[in-house]
Amino acid sequence: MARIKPTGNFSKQELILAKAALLFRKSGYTATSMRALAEELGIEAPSLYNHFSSKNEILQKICFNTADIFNNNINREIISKENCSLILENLIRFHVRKMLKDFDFVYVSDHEWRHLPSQLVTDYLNQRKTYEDKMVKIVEKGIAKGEFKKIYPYSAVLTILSAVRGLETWQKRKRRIFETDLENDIVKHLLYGLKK
Amino acid sequence: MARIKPTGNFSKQELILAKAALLFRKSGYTATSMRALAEELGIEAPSLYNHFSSKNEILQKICFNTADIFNNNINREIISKENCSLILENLIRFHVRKMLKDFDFVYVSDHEWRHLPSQLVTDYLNQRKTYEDKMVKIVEKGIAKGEFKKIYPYSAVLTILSAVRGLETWQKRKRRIFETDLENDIVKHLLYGLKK
DNA sequence: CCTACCGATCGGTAGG
DNA sequence: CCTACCGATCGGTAGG
Repeated sequence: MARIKPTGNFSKQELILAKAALLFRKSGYTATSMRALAEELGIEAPSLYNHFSSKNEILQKICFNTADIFNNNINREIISKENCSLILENLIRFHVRKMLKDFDFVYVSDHEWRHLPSQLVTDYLNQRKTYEDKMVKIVEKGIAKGEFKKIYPYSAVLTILSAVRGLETWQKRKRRIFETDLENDIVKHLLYGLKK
Repeated sequence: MARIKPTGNFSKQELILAKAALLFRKSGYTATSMRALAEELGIEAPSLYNHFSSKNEILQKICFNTADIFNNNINREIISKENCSLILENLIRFHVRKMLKDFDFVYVSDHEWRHLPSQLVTDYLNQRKTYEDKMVKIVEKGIAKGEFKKIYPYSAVLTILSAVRGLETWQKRKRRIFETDLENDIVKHLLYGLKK
């Protein structure tokens, strides 16, 4: 007989990951104790070890699951063979939406990777570098085809990634503007600039 | 007789703050112990309490000193009564330079304020909001005067602040491009856009 | 999933 | 600026 999951939609592991991401974002990985995480879930701390072998394994799942999502997306875009402007626009939109939708996971991935074991830090940073390099190639191609201004491609990638990743500083007050307006404005700003 | 400071240029307090900022950035506030900080400075942990009354006071100094520097700068710019484009350009350049020059302090201020006591968190976030509001007014004025495109002023401020604050993700590999080229490219990108 | 518990490490103090 | 030390809290285990 098929097991029915406790909440219908989320496994216990996913529930733990979501709550851990929230606490890690709010207090940081180190300052979040297994006891505090357990309390939020209504269980005792040692029970967590039935789902994860260590506190660090929870962090690893958060970081690498999130990285996978971004990596898969950019690979899909590259395969699409669209023109460079559209690919870049799609990437920006994906970043903005993902940040607004899964803020805790993206924030923790962006900042708490420092607490991964050093071997995994290397692995994680290599993945990010590969992602950046793919974006650099897209910008280079766009410049060569005359779609983009002449600019150091690396500068452009850095500005774009900084802008979309830095959205975290604002997320909590997001009610000052509709999310779709914000997304459109960011695309417009990064592609066409602010000056008239 | 005038006391000669140990290093000629930096007081012991400043030395401790610089090393603390470095460690807080690399490992986070919570994961940095007073013992580890003391060891880096070649003293024993209890000796730190001759210079600061608590670990948290060190964090407070880092966060509020850095905030003061940015606040003073934007106030100077507003008083200058320059046109909005130039003010915005100057603010962007200041952020980029400060981030590259005092990376540890800016990074810690941007992320570890979560560990301030709750009253100071409120104070700190209010200062940041005031800073944002000043920038929003500059953009609004620029739109009214026809210097800038029609855009939600708040979106533009958010994109700009995100872009310059997010530079932290990149700083350590800064050798891939000259700092002045990067600064100029960011200004160009944020003001004139990427599309040709 | 729980109770009971361990060794390690933490921020900070006493006293000089 | 040091030695000696404290109470609290941590991640994790044993055993059920």
